[in-house]
Amino acid sequence: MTTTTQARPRVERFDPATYEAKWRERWEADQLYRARDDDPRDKQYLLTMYPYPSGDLHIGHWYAATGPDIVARKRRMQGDNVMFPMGFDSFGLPAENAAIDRGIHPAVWTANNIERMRAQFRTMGCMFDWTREVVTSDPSYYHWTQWLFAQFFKAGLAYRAMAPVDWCPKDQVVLAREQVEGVDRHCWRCGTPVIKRDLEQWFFRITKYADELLDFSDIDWPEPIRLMQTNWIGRSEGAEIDFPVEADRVEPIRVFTTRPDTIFGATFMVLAPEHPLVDVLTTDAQREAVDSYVVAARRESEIDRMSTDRDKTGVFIGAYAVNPLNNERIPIWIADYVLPGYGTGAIMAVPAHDERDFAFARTYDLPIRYVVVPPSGEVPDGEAFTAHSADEVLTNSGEFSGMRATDAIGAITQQLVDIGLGSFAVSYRLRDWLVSRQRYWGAPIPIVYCPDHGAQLVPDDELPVTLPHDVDFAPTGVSPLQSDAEFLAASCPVCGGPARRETDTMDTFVDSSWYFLRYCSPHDDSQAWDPDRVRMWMPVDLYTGGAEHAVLHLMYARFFIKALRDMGHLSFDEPFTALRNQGQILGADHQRMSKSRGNVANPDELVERYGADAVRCFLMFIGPWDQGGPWNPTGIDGVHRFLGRVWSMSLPGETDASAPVAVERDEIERALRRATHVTIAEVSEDVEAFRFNTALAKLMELANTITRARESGVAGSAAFGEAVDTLLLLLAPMAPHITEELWARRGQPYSIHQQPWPAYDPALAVAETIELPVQVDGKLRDRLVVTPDTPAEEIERMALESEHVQRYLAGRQPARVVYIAGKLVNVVTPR
RNA sequence: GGGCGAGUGGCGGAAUGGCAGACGCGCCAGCUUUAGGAGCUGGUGUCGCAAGACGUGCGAGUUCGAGUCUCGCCUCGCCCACCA
Repeated sequence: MTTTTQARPRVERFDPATYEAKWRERWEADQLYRARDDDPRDKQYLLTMYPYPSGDLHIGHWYAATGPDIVARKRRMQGDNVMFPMGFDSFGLPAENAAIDRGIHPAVWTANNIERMRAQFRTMGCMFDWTREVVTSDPSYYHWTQWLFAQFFKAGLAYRAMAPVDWCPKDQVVLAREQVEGVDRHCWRCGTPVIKRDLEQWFFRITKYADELLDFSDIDWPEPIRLMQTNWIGRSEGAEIDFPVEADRVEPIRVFTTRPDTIFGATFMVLAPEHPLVDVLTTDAQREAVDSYVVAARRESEIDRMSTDRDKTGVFIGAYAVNPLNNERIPIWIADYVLPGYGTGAIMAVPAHDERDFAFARTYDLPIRYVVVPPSGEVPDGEAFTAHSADEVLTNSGEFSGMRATDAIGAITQQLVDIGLGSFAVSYRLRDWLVSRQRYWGAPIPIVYCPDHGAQLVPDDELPVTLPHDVDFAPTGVSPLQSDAEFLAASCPVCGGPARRETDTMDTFVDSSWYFLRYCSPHDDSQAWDPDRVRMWMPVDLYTGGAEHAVLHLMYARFFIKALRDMGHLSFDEPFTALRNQGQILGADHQRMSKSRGNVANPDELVERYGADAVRCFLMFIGPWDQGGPWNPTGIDGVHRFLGRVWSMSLPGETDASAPVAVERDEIERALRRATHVTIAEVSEDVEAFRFNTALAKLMELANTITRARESGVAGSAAFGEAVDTLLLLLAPMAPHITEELWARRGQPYSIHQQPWPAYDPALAVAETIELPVQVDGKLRDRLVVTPDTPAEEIERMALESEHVQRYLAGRQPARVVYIAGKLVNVVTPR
């Protein structure tokens, strides 16, 4: 068989299957990405949020991990000692549900999933240091989660309290406030509306750190996350004021208000139905009405209680309080719009200046009195307003009338302080963190209850309190551990007598509040972390993950670090110096990916067809990393073709299409070198800024330039070699396999990932000529090609001589000529 | 109801106040291939034969010049939601 002469000798087509797995095995065997504790170079701790081992790695995991992997790889090439670990957040409900639904033990289900996901993770070609892997459900890990609980307990930061808790009737579990979502207050996991239950629960005292958690001055975090945490903490400054009541031997009602300046406008008081004084103060005549209202309020679902658009309801309890500043007698009501958990659970109602109080007053025909004059100067009649500006002036307010409202806040509060009936106060929306879970698959809380000595910590040398293997997983509303007699039996550390073991386990967010510390010394069996290693690696230099953790994990982790610092265990203030959030990859239907919707995209098929590099690059190319978007794989052919071009231009074998004369050749090489260095600068900047899409676009441009140069016959030149080598080095973090393969084939030393990041030479990036747009009245009319050092007068002269410009000037003199050096010329016509 | 963010070709998207649509997808034409696929080259905002005109959700404004800044609307997304 003969063939006609081909224009280009065939080079081997690129086939990722032939080299991707090979290089991953080599890197692993060489421990190329292992972070060394004894490395003297600058450390960089890069971290991406560890996944829950649900069983399958989907496209979102690839998207989330590839971004930070690129940055980690680049910083590594820049000479830093980079740690980029991975692990599994392996306690939690789905494992237990699997046990209930399918009879698989949570430990088995979890271990199988981890094994599968670990294998899937490896196909991504990320530079994870697997020698540091952390699995939170492993006793070697939760041993130290329990030890941390003990530290918090000893420091007075863990306490037990009876509390009305949010309860998911489907999952049969207590939920933290952060796990209740939406207007209908549903369970974050299964969507079932929650109900209230009273239970004895363990709490972490996060509110102690409310103020410090509001301070983000030393960390580089996205503005939206800082805002969400700030709003969640919800700091309000105001006053607590005591309103004496008309009853013997009853303490005054203490209210919290942010508007003490409006106290002369208080025409009634409202207590939360749960307020302890309700029972004491209610008169016999009102007793029946009050009791039935209280019962109804307590039985009411949160949906009704929290809804803002429903009509206000309440009941007069028959008692009266006294306004401490004007001695007015004002009626006391109860209403469910006053919440027991915020402030003092009681308010002074100022219907003229608070919309809610106004609505209530209208419903029950209570008096409305205006005491703050708005900037307009007109006191409205019968209509509420709440505006609060520096222009407002008080009226109907005794000695404070005429004072500016902003000044009156301080003055009135001070007066109340002086007479012993008030104080400056701050209130927070933030509540303490409820960590108890009535579940099996979590870290057991290391507490035993002694009839004589109460709640006692399990001594450190008896940790870990391990989960028993054989238990009954039927969802009964109590922890499966409660039916395990052997687990329950304990002895009191104080008296040695029989004691009952705590059967609640910890919220999995406790596990994830310190896993980044464990990565520093994951195999240390004698302590939670090695202080020297933590001193070396922490804090995390760059943390990446989903913005959905804004008020959950990301706030708890900050709290943990601050608390442990105050206990003397750590010497820094914040766990994560810089934070970046990736966007979410949605299903093709623009909905959040979930198994129940059946819109989960699995990358395996694409990886098999195009290789891991193409999938990585495509994910980074579809748009800004922090934006995400619906999944649509149709564009992957573009990056696949790009990688194919990189492949063929990097290998010898193709002949020059045409040989330019020497002068042109020189020019082409200079242009190629210029393009190379411009690309170095741009890609370096883009990667640090997480703009992987534009970084890739610029690499594609360089590849296109190289292709054109080759067709011009400069393939053998030094400039050409430099351009190709640079392209491979800049691309290596995004496409680690193909670049390694080509680097080797080009005879360069192993490994491309150990080469220094290309150095940018600004002198080589300077353009010889520039093209200046010429506008007339801001509209493009012509272009000038000039050298960068052409004087301004010369450029203006050339612009005015342009026939296109002349046409629009139509013989007139220009009103002015704007020349922005190196940018453009704008000829302004007379008006 | 409050807060934050976003609206740019058929699609994903690019653009320190300075050439709108980089880079890709798709589409069209050509080359190559027994064919299909893959690959390669060129074209591709809209209207128009063309010259040209018009174009970044809508309406004003600032400016020599606005996708970008200001004000007012509309739409979508996320977070919070009776927090006194």
